[in-house]
Amino acid sequence: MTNGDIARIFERIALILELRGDENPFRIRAYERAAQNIENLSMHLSDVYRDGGIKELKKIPGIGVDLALKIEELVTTGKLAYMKEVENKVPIGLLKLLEIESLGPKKTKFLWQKYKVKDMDDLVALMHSGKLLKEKGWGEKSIANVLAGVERHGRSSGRVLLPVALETAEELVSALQKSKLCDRIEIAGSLRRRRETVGDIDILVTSKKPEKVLDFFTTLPQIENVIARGPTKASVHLLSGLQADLRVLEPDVFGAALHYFTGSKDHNVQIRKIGISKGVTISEYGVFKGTAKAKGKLVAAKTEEDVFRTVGLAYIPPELREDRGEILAAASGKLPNLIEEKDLKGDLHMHSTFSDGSASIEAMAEAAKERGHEYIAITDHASSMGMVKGLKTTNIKEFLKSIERARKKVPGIQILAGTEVDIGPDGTLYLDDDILSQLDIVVASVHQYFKQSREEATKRLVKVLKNPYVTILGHPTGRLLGKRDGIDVDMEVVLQTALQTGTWIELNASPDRLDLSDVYLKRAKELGVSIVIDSDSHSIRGFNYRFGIMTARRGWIEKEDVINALPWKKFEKELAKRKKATP
DNA sequence: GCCGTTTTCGGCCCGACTGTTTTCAGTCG
Repeated sequence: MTNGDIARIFERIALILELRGDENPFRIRAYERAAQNIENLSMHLSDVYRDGGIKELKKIPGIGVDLALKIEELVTTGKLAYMKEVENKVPIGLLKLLEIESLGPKKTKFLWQKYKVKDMDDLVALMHSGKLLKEKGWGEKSIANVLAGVERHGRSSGRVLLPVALETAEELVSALQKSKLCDRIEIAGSLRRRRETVGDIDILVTSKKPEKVLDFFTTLPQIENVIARGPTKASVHLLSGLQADLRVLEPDVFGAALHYFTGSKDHNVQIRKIGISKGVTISEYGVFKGTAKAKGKLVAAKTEEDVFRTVGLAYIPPELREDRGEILAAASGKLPNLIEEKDLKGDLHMHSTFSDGSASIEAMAEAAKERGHEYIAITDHASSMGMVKGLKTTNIKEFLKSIERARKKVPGIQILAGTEVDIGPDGTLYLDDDILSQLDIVVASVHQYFKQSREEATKRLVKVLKNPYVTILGHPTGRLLGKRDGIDVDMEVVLQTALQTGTWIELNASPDRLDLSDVYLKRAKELGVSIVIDSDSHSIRGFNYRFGIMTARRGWIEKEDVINALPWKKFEKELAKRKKATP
């Protein structure tokens, strides 16, 4: 029973309660909030419970006695009686209907109770039957919208990966820039917070000609259809399957709106609460004296800094606004100074033609030098998989000679000899210690056996970390975003072990990996585990750190936490310290 | 169902837009 499993169960309960409709809406929110907070947790709930029982569970925000007891039941029995109880009251197919655009809980409940709609097929049949037209609130357009929603639901999967969403959004921004109709253009929402996956694109602009901007936006060639269009706001479906919202704002309130629409929702709620305690109301239109009802004088709105200042907080970077402790940190002057791409001085994981890369060692070194790196490690694969060429016991001399040649041919950058060695199912490595001992950098990575139990997988990684020849644990979970879940592992144990053994943990910046993820990076930082941010480049164009840096920033990472942010001289000392620890 | 720098009870964010309807409920973010 993972945190994700438990979060999904709570989300499901929230949906069912919402469909029943006779519930206290705040109970529903409580389940949603609990689910969200559980997703943001770096510790496994089962471990929290094992070590501290109900008392520790209750320390998690959004978890009180009742939900703590439900978590206890889930981690000890794997089931939840309450879940079964509520599930029996609502047809399971109805939950899917809530995913359809324009169908919310009220309408779904009505269709279920009056017309016995239980699933998608029933829904479509009813929409086509014409029976609904006599019902209050159901006209031709409502029905057409539901049918369009069903069709859309069938062909798009909802959230898309950050790199895809960002590229699409930047295209829209660039089109708006070229129109010359806007004075200011900013991306907001989860995209600005750089979440791993993005549900839709939010763009905020200021303009002297709001009508013209909205005309321009709603007729862009990237657009499939317009969902809504008012005097200040438009929503559209893009051909790419994403939804995009554009809002035109007054320059005087741009900061308040940018803060509001950047979210996250939980962050905003917390900020608003502090506002209330200080006698101000905060909305997308600004910070006002007094309560929401008796709207008083506008005290701040122009910039986000102004908004934060009125609640006594320092400016919080968007990547941190997830209600994961950033507000407390801002109040006590303990916000991290987040890492930037320019801080990286080296890269310790990349491939050459010696294994599956497309460029020679020299070419990779030249490209890295061009990028401004002071040092790199060439870490070609060492794998038992037949089709992967690379380091073997038989060709280590040849590899070391190639590195030596490259050092002479490409001066001005330090080239380290390394490998990315496969981890066997029991934690033994594909290369023996006497081979590993001849290399400067050993990255050990999981490439096979993804379906192990958590116990097995944890034991496996602990053994790797305790191997004194391993410098770095590469892409620790092995996940491929949107394609494959990583291994199920007790990351708390892995990070604690890495701390003991001094092993560095990789944040693999490859856009389809971003592994470790933000939540675990934050935990690694808290513990004091050293992080390495690598490109895992397979070509001279592969030195892409953009999304890795975004992930690192979401994990509160500063340059002081990152080994390869050290300049060469200092890095060399750190590496020597690591080597000294080996027998 | 959670939570406490006015509270252990009484709050819990709120505005834009649509569709259908003459004043508003539902959805969405």
